[in-house]
Amino acid sequence: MTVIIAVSRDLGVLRRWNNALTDTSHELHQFSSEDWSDRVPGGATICLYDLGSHGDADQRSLVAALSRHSSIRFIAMAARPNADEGLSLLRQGLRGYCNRLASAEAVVALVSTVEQGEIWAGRQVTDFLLSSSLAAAPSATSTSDGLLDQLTAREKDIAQQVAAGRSNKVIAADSGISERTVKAHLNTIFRKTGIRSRVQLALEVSQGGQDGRRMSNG
Amino acid sequence: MTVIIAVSRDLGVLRRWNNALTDTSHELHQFSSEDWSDRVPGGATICLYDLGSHGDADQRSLVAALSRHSSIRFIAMAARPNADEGLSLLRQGLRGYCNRLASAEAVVALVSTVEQGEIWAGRQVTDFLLSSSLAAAPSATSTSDGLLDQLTAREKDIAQQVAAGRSNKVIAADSGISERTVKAHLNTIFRKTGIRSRVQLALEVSQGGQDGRRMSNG
DNA sequence: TCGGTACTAGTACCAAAGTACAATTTTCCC
DNA sequence: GGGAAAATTGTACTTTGGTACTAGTACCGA
Repeated sequence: MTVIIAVSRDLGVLRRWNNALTDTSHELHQFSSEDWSDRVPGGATICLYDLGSHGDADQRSLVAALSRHSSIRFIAMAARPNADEGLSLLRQGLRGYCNRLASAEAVVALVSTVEQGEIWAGRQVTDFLLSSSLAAAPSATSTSDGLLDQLTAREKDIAQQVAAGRSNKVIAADSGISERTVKAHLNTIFRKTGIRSRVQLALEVSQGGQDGRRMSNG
Repeated sequence: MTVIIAVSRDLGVLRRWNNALTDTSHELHQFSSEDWSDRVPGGATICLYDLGSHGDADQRSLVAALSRHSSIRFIAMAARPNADEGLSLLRQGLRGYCNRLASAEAVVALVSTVEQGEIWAGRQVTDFLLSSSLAAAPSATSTSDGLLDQLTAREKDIAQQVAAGRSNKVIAADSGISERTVKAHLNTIFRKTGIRSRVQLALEVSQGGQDGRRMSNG
């Protein structure tokens, strides 16, 4: 029975975390206020912390908590995960970093991972680290689009059009191919990347370039 | 039911993986020889690959398999995990890297993580990356909302969940409301903002803070 | 030449998204 | 209490998205 602290001002977020973790062997203590830090339940080993949308304020509170409660492993759930924020926090001792609206399965895997002493950096941070680190690489590709570099030119094209909010029909018309073919490409993209819907694809594509560190040449 | 391929010359390793995964919804196909690559079961999405102790040979086989089976996500289980090997493989498309003797809990979490499209870099690699990567620039303070401030609290909540890539059904279940209500909220959001699809909404919400164009702290 | 991959596309089918009528209840303010 | 906005849900419908299964052409490397 692992004792987990959940901190968020958003009651919906707390409920979702609770839903995700209740049927497993976890004891969840929910806090929606600032004073959780003074009333930490005994035996707590993990803290799910909602970074919310308040920018620096929540981040500073978290950093303070990281040093104050050194025996607790903190997992930050970000409204908009990005490599800068994640890296900064992970360097200061954070053990997990991911989207605050992650699926129930993801939350369970995440908590389990951190329980075992591993670090969950999340996709944004991991992609960034892998593509930016200088070490080891023999030669090969020094430029990287993250998720997109496993795609063919046509697939990238389709992915970018999806990320512009276009429908399959419009993409087909503009590209001079049938709607069926657009679907075929999308299917390949999903299979290759593990992405499961066009919304997720759109987000990946539009955020992949935003960290500003990737050289995206198609 | 996820179809998983397990490749190892070590029968003990195969048995441990099997024990770890059998009670979950996984279908494990075990291979102890080299010819697994020609007899991949249909529907396989994940491959647990034992790097063994043969150094380069197994590693080369794995790299070959990575490019050959681009639709399968490979997890390498190393005898002696180290940052160089892990980094090299992860850059070539590997999705998970950890110790071959990982605990059952770790294997379950690992597989679950990779299933969801995340990358499991493992302790050694993550630590190395975190300590070696360049200092991150301070993140642009996330202002917020923009389009969203004309929405009610509930509508913002729904909008943010859409921007996390969730389906109406999942949003409904997690929020404790019916799918119909989710659609109603989405309809109101579309009407208020002029947005016409969930993809566009997701993009607006996720990019609203990053352009730095919008202010308004909500 | 053989085999793999990319690109194309058809039909069919099912799931998800979105709209169009509607209605009821809750919350909050005057 | 009255009224307005918000939140909820229903049935039914159309459109879009996504999968399954299949298959032809073209290119490229072994």
